[in-house]
Amino acid sequence: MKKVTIRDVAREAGVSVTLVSFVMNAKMGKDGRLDCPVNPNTAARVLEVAKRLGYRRNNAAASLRSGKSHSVAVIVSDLANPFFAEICRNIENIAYKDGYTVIFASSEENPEKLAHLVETMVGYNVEGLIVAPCLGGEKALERATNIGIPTVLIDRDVPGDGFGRVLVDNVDAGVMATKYLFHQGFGKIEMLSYKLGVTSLTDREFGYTKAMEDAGLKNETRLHRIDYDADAAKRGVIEVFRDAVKRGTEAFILPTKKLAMYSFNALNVLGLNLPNDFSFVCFDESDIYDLKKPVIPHVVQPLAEIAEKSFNLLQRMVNGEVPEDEKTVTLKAKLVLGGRFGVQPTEATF
Amino acid sequence: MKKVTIRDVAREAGVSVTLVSFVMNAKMGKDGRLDCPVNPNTAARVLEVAKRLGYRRNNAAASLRSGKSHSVAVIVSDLANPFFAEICRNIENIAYKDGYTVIFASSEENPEKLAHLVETMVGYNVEGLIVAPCLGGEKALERATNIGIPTVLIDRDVPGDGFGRVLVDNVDAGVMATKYLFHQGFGKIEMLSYKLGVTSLTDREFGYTKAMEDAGLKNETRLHRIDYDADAAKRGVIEVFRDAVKRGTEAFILPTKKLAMYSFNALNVLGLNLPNDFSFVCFDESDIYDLKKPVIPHVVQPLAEIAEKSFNLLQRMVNGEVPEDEKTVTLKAKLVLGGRFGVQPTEATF
DNA sequence: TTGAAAGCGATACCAC
DNA sequence: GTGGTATCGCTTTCAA
Repeated sequence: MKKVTIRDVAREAGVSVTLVSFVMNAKMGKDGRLDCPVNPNTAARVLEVAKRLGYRRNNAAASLRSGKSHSVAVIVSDLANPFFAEICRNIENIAYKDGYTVIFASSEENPEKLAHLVETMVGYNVEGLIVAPCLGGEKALERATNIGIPTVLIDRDVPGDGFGRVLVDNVDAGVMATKYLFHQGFGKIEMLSYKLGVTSLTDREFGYTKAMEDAGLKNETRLHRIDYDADAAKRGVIEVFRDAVKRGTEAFILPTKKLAMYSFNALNVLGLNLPNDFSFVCFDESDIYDLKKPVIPHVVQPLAEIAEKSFNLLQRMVNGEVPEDEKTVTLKAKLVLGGRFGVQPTEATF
Repeated sequence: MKKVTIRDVAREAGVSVTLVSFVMNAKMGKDGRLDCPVNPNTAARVLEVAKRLGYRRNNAAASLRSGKSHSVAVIVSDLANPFFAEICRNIENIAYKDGYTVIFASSEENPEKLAHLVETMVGYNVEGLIVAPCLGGEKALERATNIGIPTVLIDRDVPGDGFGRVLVDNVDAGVMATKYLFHQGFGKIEMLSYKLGVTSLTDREFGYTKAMEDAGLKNETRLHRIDYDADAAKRGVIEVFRDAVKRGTEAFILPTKKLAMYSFNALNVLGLNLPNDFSFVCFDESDIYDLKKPVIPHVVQPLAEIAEKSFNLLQRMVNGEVPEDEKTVTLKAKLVLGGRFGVQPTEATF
């Protein structure tokens, strides 16, 4: 109930506060011994007393004095988005093993909220930031860098010098989806996309058109850019599918989960079904992809790897130097296939 | 780059640190004036200087001195579980508006990790805890309460005195699902469940059996408890459906999302389909539920409300008293229906 | 309205 | 190995 301080422990153990501090911060050496300049017997006594008294370090005090907070902040656009949630969970996990605490927050795609969050996090003395920036967020992030807080960008890129980056190669993802369909024997492949101009999408589009071109299928290339607005999109997708039947289209690439949902809806409406009328390659994760066996092929990003690389990169930026040419990490997306005959779906690259 | 302290601001503005502290902590009155015992002119000058120098409060110092951290911790079993992710996002949002910082963590259903996390959070001087406890987690949570850290339980209950609780009425949810099917004209209703003995499930089971009994359908009541192991469950569910066809079953209640997934799989395998062969009432959220129009009826928990109530309850526990009889909040689940004719699905209660 | 000064609890630096 | 003590930056009496 009452708070036990380092002083109480020192008095009770008959040693100085310095000793107690040493002991409490000592890490285990590989031999199981504490690696600190303290007599093992003294250390043991201190440990015993600390435990008996129920001592717990006051991190605020430690942080104030040492200037280190042992915490990092992760700011994504939406914590509830499964994509980000999974990354967050992994980052939290890795950080936890390292004795770090993570503070999460959602910017809600709002640059002002992002700016405010950065201020808040700075106020908490976080040692670094991992951010999935929203449009127009570069100002806020530059501020963090200027203050001297290392920042790692994930998922999306914004211009700026000091940032670390862990990004996924979306051009390659687009190429991969297309090539997979070639391997299945399809040539009449189309892509649905948005009018939006975000790089993750345009990169996937570019991958698709490039792969088609390289395969000599430039004339078959059909990239449909529909409205982002949900209702308009839904209608637009239905139109595309209606025409696609007449056109003899064999396969579609659906570069976001939502586009895939609209497409399933369109199939429903038009009385079409998946293996018979078209083949799909989707993106991200959905229960629907997993429903069929084999699963509907879908491109996933390496979430655990994004988490791991971004935290590691941040750590290295925090203590000491990361050479400029190692500040950007590019990861490859994977294609999930299979899951028939009792075998789990597996990841592949093309 | 260099850190600006309250002292620097005081010196530059020609006032004492006390004044600066007052000004920096003043809240806006409703008239737009700062409500602190400081001359408005002085205050304005201080504000101006603070801004010019780029002053930011050192929260570690403030927290050390005042004993308040303006932060709470949320510990769930898995941050990436959409159910928890959504709750977390909402809590973070509410807390943020209140000037609070939230630290999230996953216990991974591991009581030891939970205990460790509680220690960590305590070390961070969090003012309170919101926890979805794992089995065997009560020890760790009692510790928090003993130390004097208010704790609110969500989603699952564990025994213990001091806790606040925000729980969902799962018996009612089971009743509601059953009654809805009555309204649709079905009487031969069965439920799939696990052998597991967690209260959220057993409560739903109880609601189902009770509703059936009350309707004089005791003889039609069929509660299938299958193995929790994924492979066994998958096979078990297929068996149930195969027999159900012979039996003339009209509807199924599927009290978890996973059971719903197994059921969809079984339909696939057996060549059955949803409106024709059976009716379903599912639980939680899935893309699959939304695919059909009208959507597959599903019972959802009021996630935003759980977030709001739990944070509010915690706040009230932190400052001052919450009468013992207000320490438990029970919320009602809702049934999601509709979504046809261009109308969005809506929530209903039965 | 304003200011001086006493800590909050740990770490870091220096002596021994 | 061990101990004394000056901070870290802020809030909070208490006086003026």
